[in-house]
Amino acid sequence: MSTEADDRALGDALARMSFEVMSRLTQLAAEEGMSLTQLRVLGVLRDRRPRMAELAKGLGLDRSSVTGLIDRAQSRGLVERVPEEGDGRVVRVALTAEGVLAAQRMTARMAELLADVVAPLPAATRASLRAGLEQAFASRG
Amino acid sequence: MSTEADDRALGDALARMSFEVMSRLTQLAAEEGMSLTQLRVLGVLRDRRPRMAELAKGLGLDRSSVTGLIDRAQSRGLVERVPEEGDGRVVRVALTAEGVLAAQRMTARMAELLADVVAPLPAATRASLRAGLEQAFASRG
DNA sequence: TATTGTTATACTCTATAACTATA
DNA sequence: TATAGTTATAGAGTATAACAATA
Repeated sequence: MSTEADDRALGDALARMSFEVMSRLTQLAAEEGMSLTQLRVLGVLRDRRPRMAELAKGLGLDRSSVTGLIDRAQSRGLVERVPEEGDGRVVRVALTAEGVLAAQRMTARMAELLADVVAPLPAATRASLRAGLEQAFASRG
Repeated sequence: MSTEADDRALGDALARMSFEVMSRLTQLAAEEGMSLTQLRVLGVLRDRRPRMAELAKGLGLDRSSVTGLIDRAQSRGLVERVPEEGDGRVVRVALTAEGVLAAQRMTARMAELLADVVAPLPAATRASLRAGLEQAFASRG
């Protein structure tokens, strides 16, 4: 039986966990002199090469915000702007070689940090947590 | 058996979920013309009346950042600064009557929004997810 | 001297509105 | 005209360093 109190307890637990995870990710990004948003950009670009507008949508930001974001990432040599052939208005964003390395580094560290977050749990609980999360967030990236 | 691949899958699922939750909470805060950080402040103050330094530590921010944060919340009439008797250096932060109402409003909406996030899951999965999260994040606030 | 909080400063992130170039 | 991206501008959030008041 699912009561309102249960729902609230679940919501509170979700919120607490999310703040903890965000805190870890922010810290990880900071270690590379980066913001959480820059970390997200690297994550998105690992396996995509989106237009500016697509990137903005994926991050839930205005296009104008992404302009500055990519300006700064580009200054650091992490990404490049690639003009689209066939439509002179379009700009695609891609990781540079250096950006690929940074993304790999962050991905590895991220797995560590987040595994650490749930390490105190017994293995069985970790397994059911993973199963639950994967069902709920499989393809919403 | 817990493998590295399992850990990574769990980490990825955690990160995806956290971004989804943060996105919802940011949206909720925005509906009240507030930032995610202001929402967190309200959440902390629901049942506490911390010193500036304690609040900073709880939020993981520098004291100087919290000065501006509380300045803005105070301008909106949500919080007040209360001088500490016995130690003229200390300032405590407390919700105003209006702040209490805002916090209650947000708490209710938050439960809705986050319940909505996990609504697609079968009840049994929700229950085990909640159990796992509560074990892991019971008192880390 | 040490602690608490604020101020000064600078940078990142973000949005809105106006603009340019291309279609 | 419509679309893609940028620029101009402004405000929030954040940190570091220096400061004032109090202990």
